[in-house]
Amino acid sequence: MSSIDAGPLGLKDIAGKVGVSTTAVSNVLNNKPIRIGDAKRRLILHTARALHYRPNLAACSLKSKKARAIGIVVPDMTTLHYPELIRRLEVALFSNGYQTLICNSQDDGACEREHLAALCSRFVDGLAVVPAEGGINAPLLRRIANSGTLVLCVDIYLPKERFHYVTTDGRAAAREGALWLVNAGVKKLYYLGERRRHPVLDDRLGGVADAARLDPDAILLCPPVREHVHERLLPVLRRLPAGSGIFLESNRLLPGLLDAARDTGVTLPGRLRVIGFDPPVLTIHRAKDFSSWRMLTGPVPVIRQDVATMADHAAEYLTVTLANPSARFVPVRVAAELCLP
Amino acid sequence: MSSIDAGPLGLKDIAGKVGVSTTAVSNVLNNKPIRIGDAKRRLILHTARALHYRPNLAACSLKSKKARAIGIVVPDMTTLHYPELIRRLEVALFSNGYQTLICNSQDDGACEREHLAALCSRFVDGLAVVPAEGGINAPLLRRIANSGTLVLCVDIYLPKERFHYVTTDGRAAAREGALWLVNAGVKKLYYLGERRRHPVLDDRLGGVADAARLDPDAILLCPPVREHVHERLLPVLRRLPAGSGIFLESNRLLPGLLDAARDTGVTLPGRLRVIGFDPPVLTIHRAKDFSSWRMLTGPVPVIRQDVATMADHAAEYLTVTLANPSARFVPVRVAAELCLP
DNA sequence: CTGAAAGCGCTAACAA
DNA sequence: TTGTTAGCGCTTTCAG
Repeated sequence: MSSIDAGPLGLKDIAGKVGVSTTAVSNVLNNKPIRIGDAKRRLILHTARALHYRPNLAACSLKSKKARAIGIVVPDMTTLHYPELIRRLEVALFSNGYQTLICNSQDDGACEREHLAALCSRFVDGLAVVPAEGGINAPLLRRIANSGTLVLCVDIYLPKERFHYVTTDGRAAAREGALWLVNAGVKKLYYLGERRRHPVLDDRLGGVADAARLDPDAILLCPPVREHVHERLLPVLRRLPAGSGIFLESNRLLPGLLDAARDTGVTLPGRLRVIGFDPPVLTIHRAKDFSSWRMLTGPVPVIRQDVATMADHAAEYLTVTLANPSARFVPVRVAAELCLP
Repeated sequence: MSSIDAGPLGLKDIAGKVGVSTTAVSNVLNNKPIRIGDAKRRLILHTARALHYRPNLAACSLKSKKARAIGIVVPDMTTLHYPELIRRLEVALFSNGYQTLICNSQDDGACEREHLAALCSRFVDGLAVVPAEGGINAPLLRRIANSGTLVLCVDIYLPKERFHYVTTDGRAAAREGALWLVNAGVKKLYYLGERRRHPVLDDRLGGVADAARLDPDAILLCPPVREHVHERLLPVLRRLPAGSGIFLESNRLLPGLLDAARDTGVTLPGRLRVIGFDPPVLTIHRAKDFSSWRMLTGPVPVIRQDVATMADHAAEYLTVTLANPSARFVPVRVAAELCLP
């Protein structure tokens, strides 16, 4: 019998039914500290519930310039650890009364700008952004922040900018990972990363360099595309010193590595120890893929970013700061987990 | 020098600058077919752009009861083919001027109700829903649809309900998959599925039964949890007839199957042919996992739902119907792709 | 052709 | 303690 929608009933419908003013109803429903007859208060609450009253959020936003909504902007919600991160954020925010507008910037500055503009049009209260192209829109984000919208950088941080951020302590994690390789007996260490750099990726590179000698010729950069990785690594794997190890900036580089391993007969982790960030994605239906995966002859440690904690921090920062703008937070670098066999 | 936000400027700011009424500006910006001096029109357009005018969507919604937003509700945006489906939907909708509110119902009716209510509060123009608990909230969805919000079922359909839907032709795909097993020489066919049934899953079961003999004792149902699957399958794999094959309702059942295979020494696809729906997720860092994966000795065909086409259909249905409510669409069952080696 | 004015549902300042 | 009222920014009649 419930009827959540039935001809969008409004504040004044309740007011009418109960016999009070809309103000009274508004005050009660928002439990403002305004004294009102306890009987009436109860009655209002009751009828509102019975009628399944739902405030018209458009009207609320118009009046208050707050939308009870948060925009999330990521390059691609299907990659890396983003799906899990976003899901946790959504759940946490919703339980705090915020709805979530999720946007894919495709890691493209112009696209990100459009999304940001649209979100501002909607008066989102806050933004959780993984800035595209390593922060190309920082000036815009700064303006948005100045205009009163809370801006939080997630996953990535922008040095020299004053945005609050929640990220992984990538340097420490990379150091730990590299150390693991060294302790496993690796003498010659390679680093495979993306060509396009930004601080978070440089942290990883830096962390590895902290822990082990990294010859300049052992730093291999290329676009994170399977074929490119494959090609890039072939010559390296062909003349692989004994006791080699490779650090993957992200495990989305793994398929290409395995392709090259297949073509050169290098088994992992037997002949080449390996460790990398983020959940690897393996498909099992293509014979070609399969023959690559077969080069994996044992478990491979993975550096798993702690998305749960990151999402918690992000949600807490947003909700608490929005409720109480004078709250102070310090940027967060969450420790990653080294998943060993 | 752009300033997308600077003290939310409004229609009247432009009107003031140009020296016309807000009406004129509004009409021009929405290119209403209202005749207006061509010089003024140009000037208005120009200043609006120069000032980076953005309409206040809250005000628009309030007036029009339309939000230029679509709600997407899925059980869990990280599982199965949902990440890709949602991403494509988001991209397609945004390019049509709609923003996207993504919600995780956690496959829980009460949670879904909350999300739906919140979305309605916001006057979303349409909903793309993967109904939780197999459609427990159908009555609510019906009411929402009656109240004028476009409701589309995605992935799942609800028989007896009149919602438009976009789904996979699961019956045909399952039939094809089962046929493939039969042609590969499978004599004894097993079906492994979830305990909780709904039409989409029953279609898959039906499709398999269409193509091959499926003894009642060969239909294995259990919760889609790795440990349960493991346990459920142990006795079966222990006494596995020669020429066996197993159809997985979803490849998220695969890890459990492989665990059981490891414990019983059954190799796949050597001793047990296998095929299943949806992208499998394999982790590689746990020794335990790894020993399970090692039971996979060759590529395994996968039934890949065509999320691109589904998303296209869904986005088209929503945008076209919203633009032109008299448009007529027929529910869609998209063919899945059998990914063979 | 163009502009003034009403009002969407809600909140907050002000009267009573 | 309560009710009346004036907008929030926009669209949309309806006069001019």
